[in-house]
Amino acid sequence: MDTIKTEVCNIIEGAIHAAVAAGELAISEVPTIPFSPTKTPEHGDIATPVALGLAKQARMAPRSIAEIIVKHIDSDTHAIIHQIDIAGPGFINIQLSDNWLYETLQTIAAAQKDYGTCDKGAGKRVQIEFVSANPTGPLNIVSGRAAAVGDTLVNLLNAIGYEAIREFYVNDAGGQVQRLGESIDVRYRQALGEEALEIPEGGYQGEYIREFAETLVETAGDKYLELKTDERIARFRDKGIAHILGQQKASLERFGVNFDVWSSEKAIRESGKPEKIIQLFQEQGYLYEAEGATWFRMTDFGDDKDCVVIRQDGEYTYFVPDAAYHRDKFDRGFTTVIDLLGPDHQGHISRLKNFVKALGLPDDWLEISIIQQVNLVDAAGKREDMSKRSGHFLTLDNLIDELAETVGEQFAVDVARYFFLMRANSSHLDFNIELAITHASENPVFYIQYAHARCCSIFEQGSEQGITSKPVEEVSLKHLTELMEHELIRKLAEFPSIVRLSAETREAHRVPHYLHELSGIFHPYYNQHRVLDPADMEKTHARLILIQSVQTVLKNGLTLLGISAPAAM
RNA sequence: GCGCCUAUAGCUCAAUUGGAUAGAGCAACGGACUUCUAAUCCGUAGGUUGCAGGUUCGACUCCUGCUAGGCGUGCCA
Repeated sequence: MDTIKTEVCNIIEGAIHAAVAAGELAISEVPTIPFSPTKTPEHGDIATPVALGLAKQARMAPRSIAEIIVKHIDSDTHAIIHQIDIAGPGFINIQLSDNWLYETLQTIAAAQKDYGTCDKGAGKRVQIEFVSANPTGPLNIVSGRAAAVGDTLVNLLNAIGYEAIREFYVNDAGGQVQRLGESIDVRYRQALGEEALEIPEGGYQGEYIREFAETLVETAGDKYLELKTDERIARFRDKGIAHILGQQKASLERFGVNFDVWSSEKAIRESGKPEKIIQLFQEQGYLYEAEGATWFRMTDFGDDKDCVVIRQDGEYTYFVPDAAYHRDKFDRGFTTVIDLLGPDHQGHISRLKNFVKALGLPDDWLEISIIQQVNLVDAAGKREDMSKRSGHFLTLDNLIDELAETVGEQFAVDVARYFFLMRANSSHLDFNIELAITHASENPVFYIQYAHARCCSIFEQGSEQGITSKPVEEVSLKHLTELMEHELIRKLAEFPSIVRLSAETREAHRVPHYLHELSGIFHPYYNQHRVLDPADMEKTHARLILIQSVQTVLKNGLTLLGISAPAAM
């Protein structure tokens, strides 16, 4: 499709130049040729509103501009163009010759699992950091959303030639994990019979803390009471981090997400890099002392407030290791780094970007996307707050467990992934667990998977009848004459640009929507037209090529999403 | 107060980044299994795109001002 577009671009540009040369069009500059979507077959295969855009400059009605442009296109000399029409206010609709459709099928047959990929990002290394949940509790569905999106974005970037990796930043240092240690300590001592203890302010109330503390008692009894309180809490903190991190990893693996790199905040803090950052900021005059703390001149970077980098108690605020961590990412040689953050990190964006700027790194090197929140809602549609500290939340594992009861383990992962992936990153989504479970079997992912299974089934059925598909070179594709067949091929041809657009805009949801649309053309076709027809083997073979192409694209698309493409359902 | 996100069919969401008649899925109603899988298909119904202006050939999309919800906003991450 892309090569076709550039070819058509050239033809139209040529026509505009010719029109200008002939004195029929008074414009000073030929714009880049835009393309608009062709929603109905009447719009042809490719459409451009270029004449509409030229109206002002040329001081002419868009429709007559379109007429002039079309007049200068000699369709006889351009084999790919079958017919050109002018429609509506001045759209130029181009119908391509059928050859183009056949070439699309040949391309897919040749590329197979590589159809949809390109080498646009060749030589560029990208890191996507996502999830990065505190190791203070199980992953909730918000992390699940981030995991699905981040994982798919990495797939998409790799598909268009980038060398992209998944990275998880473990916040295993600082106040949050300290609270974790304290919370475990309270539960531990309670398990040993101490009363009148309470989870400290900002501590973790979740049941999983109690359970973990009880396993500590089971394995070691009251041994830890021999330690001094500080030491015991530190020990519990480290044990708790290891335990919870292990659970998080297991949940992610179950969800089909495998991180390439796990980075530790603690390791960053102990590497001496934060000190270097402070030193650098100091030298550049970005720091000053006030109220017993050290401040960074964020206002120099346009922010309305300065911010503390070293607290009164001498500890770094999280900005410092975070800045050091991003410096470290840069040193590791990534061309681009993408952070997927939750909406609660909104205030973090401009600061982090400013720190990166203060470190002298390129402006566009760090990209930050917010994956919006997932709200739990009850049957009445009322929001329920989720909070790790209060212990009230829906875990990713719970979600998959519940879904698995209705649709089985593999499909549970598919359903959950699809559910998160089909939404734009910016959409705030309300999640009703009851509804999600009762409607699990109605998840649109099945519509797509079923289309794939049907394709497989045709080949299955074919081989039972002794019909095996021929290589595309030996098949006369001219037999694909149905309108729906052409429509299907046009859709298949869109796939590579969907992949590219999705990757470049970091919006994974286009892929699920595309696959759903493709399936939405396939199913009616399947219902109305028989593929296997022993009475007409020429047509049968042509249709098998088409079915194979549909199968390939569905499979490739689902693979990008980390969703299974079953051969039977 | 300020900053960011969101508001589209009864519900959940799209709309190729300014293009043609705003589309899907659920839910509702009516139909189709002796056929390569009915997890499917065909049909009906559903809209002042939160409100008010503006920009232009053209606005769900961009600008301004409102309204509502969410998130953030100098020592949690």
